[in-house]
Amino acid sequence: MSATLRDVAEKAGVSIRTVSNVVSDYAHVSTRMRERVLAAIAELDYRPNPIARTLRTGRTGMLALVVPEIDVPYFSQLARDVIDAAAEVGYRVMIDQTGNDHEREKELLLGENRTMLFDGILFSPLVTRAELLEMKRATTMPLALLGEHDFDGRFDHVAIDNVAAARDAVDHLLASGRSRIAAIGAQPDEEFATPRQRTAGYEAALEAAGIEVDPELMRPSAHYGRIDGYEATVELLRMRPDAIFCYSDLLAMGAMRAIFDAGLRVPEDVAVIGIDDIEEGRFARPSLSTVSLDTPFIAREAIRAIVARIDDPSVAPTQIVAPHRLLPRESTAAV
Amino acid sequence: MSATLRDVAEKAGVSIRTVSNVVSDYAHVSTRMRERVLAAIAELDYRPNPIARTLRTGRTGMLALVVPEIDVPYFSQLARDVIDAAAEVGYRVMIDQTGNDHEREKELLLGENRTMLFDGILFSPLVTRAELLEMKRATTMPLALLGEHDFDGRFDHVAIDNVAAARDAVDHLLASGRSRIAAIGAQPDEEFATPRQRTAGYEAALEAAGIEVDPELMRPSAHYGRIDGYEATVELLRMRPDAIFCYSDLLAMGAMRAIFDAGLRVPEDVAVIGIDDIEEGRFARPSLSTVSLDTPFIAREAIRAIVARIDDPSVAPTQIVAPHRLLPRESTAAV
DNA sequence: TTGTATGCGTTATCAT
DNA sequence: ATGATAACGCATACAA
Repeated sequence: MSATLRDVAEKAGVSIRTVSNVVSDYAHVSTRMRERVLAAIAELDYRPNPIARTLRTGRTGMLALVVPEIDVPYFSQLARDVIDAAAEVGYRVMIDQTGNDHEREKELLLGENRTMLFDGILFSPLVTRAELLEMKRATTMPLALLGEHDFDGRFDHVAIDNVAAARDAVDHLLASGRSRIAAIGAQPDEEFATPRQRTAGYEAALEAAGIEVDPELMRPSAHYGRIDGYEATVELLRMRPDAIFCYSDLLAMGAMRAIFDAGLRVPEDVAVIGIDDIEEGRFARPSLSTVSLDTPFIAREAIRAIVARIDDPSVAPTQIVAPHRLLPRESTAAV
Repeated sequence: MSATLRDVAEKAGVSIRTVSNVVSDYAHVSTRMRERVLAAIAELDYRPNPIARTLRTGRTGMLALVVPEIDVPYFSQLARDVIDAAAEVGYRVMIDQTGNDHEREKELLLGENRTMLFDGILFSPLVTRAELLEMKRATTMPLALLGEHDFDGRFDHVAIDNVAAARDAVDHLLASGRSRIAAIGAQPDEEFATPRQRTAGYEAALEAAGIEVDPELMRPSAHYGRIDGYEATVELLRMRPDAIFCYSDLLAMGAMRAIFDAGLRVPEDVAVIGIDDIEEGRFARPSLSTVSLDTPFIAREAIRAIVARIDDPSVAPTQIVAPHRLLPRESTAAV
């Protein structure tokens, strides 16, 4: 085993208390003592044991980040930003994947393996509102939501304005001359906030332009991967859309490939726009128009909120709207 | 605070020892006792405190996964597989990013914040061999390398055969009729195993085909992102290659975009092949030929090795070669 | 089969 | 400014 406080104390001929003071740079330590202790620490290669410290203080210095799938580009980018933002304030991050498994998601939050290992949880899930309330009841652990949900007032929460983001995307398609605008990503279950809000933005944009919403042009998709976008687009092309609004960039990447495979061109025959702004879209051919979500901002604010709550559980929950920005690129160029 | 063993013991009118036995399903507990204890546990909503347990047992149930950048698709996919493989044997995974910062990488492994928080470390870094040895000296923590290094014999290690993988890629380009084959990704520093091995495979393939290696066709690249592939390709096109072998799929994605921007076609004018098999390449246009690395296999074997070492630190290090497989797709089709 | 008591390494309280 | 010592919650050696 490695050296302990006691070992250092013996070696330096001081009390364990003094060593502890030095280690956690307590203010009132005489220079002579400090030097003696530091020498002993160096000699024994002493490292504080974070587990023991945690047992005593109740703080682990760790946060959990729960995402559906870490290898979805949006989430891996978010994770990167969260890990960086956390590191800046002295926290480390554990990542849990729910694998889009609803039960697993709930169990992760409510089950026993979650207990006390973390100082707080950052949740970026696809849960329903009802489930959120159940969680709130069941856990006293600091919990922040990041991503896209209805604001509730009971949680620290960083989200984008999904209705506006979707509307910006569709307005852009309209402005570039398209009118038969399809959508991929709606979900039958109204309880999921993100798709519902994006659908609302889509419909609002069409209605404002005096275009009737055609349910045939709206393809539901429970999962937001490339293959889902591909398959939905294959179906959709029979309806002869001149543009497709995808609820994620990954859906859009699949949609573009499906359009090419059908012998059509982007943007000449069908324009495509997504949401997320993953780097992949910038290098795609054509480059993918999208709505950029400020993940560093989201990460930073979420960390700020959760740390504030850890330090003082009684603070009022904050609800932050993260900025988004339309990024027109080649895939929606006017023809 | 939540309930402790002692609370449960009092409530059930038994000793703390008995409760502990029940919780960790010790064999010899009478049914009557167990029921009484279980009832008390349920009533108090008792959850074992993993921190206290850890202080006692020395096991945290956590592994650290160290990668350069979690949002690089190859690493996020690897992380996904590692998290899943770890979950299957009861471990959770913390992710640390070194951000390609060499100093940070070393500090993560050797610095004090690493201490005793994990039962083991999975390292997928771009470190040099000399640094690995230093690490070995400095840490007693179970450590497994995954990815691409020279086997050393001192470490548990799962790697692909990089020389063969690179050679398979270049052989494929040769077989499809290309002869001016460029390479992107070599690094000046010979200490880094992955680029060195891939360069060796590239050169071996050319030599076997009786083609002289032209240093002008080899573009070094320290970083393996899309933008790096793009920039390298812009330079490279002046040399009129008819194929480019990229040391990563991300480099290849950037290369393809640069070729299009130069008004050339893939694969007609320039064929492109990468290594990694990220999903992005399957949906790209043209789809990206690549060498697939079996990340689930890598993850599974790495977890197996590290768990074995945690359970018995004296076991001999295992060195596993993970399979790779050439995946010819559109970007290298014969013309 | 169950109870008692000790220690894991730290922080923090109470002295001095 | 520093020393002695009591927790933190659990697992386990030792007793019964």
